[in-house]
Amino acid sequence: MREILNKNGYKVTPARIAILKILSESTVPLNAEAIYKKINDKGINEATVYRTLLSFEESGILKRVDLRKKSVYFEIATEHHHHIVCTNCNTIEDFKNTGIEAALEKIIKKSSKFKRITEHSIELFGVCKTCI
Amino acid sequence: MREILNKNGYKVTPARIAILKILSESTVPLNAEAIYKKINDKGINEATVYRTLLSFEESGILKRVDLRKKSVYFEIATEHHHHIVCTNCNTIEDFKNTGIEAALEKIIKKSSKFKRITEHSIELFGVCKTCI
DNA sequence: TTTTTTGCAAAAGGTTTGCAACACG
DNA sequence: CGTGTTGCAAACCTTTTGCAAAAAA
Repeated sequence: MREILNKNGYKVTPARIAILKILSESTVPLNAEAIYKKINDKGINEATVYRTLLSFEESGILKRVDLRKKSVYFEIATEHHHHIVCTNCNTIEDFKNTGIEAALEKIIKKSSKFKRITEHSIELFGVCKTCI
Repeated sequence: MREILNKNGYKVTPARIAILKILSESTVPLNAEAIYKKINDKGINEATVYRTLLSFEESGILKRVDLRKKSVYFEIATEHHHHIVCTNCNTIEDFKNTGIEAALEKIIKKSSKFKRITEHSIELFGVCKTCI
């Protein structure tokens, strides 16, 4: 925790520790509101949560996840992966790319305007087995 | 235009015609603000634009596109495709899936929680040749 | 005429910001 | 002690909503 902060030039503060802790203990991406609710007993302000998330994203500590929700979700930037989201209960399952990178190669070769893809967001949606 | 509206049980109104027209003439997805600006000389209200877009999406006339922007973008729901977005100038190039569907098949087979994927959103980001 | 649709204005929801007080190093 | 960080409250931006007036079928 402290290491991560130091390495990225951050001062170690209770808010930052708390936010990192929550996100690293979570198995699913979280939005600012969820994080805030879990730590506001520590007297940490909502604005601080938003500021910290944004800043951590810029540092590459966090990754933004598009879940077709109104608010923005974040997760610790670990190994590159994507998500399958249940449109009914919001359960999320991670998956690692299996051949998608190869498909992207083909796409970029066909592209007239782009030579290189720097990022991609692949989110799958379905109804999970429990909700069927 | 009128046909599309009738087929979906809509009354034909100037607002709906205008919104459909703009979106079908556009080569890129548009957000409510952009659409509104192009037709507010016709005295059409912003709230109407939002309401119409939402309703057209539910009818399947429009498709929502996730472009990592603050606002929501829409395009006419034609053939299934995805986008490559320039992170610098916002140029958008469409692409059709080339092997991605096959990759998705593999993923679903490995999934423990899901049996079927109903939707997927694949957006690629890069810097276009003009912006390099 | 009946039902839908729209304009208006207000409210909502999520996020950002200015500034002074505070705390880390 | 000095600079980076936070709390607070207000502002912001996009989107939604209630309601009465207007328009389509």
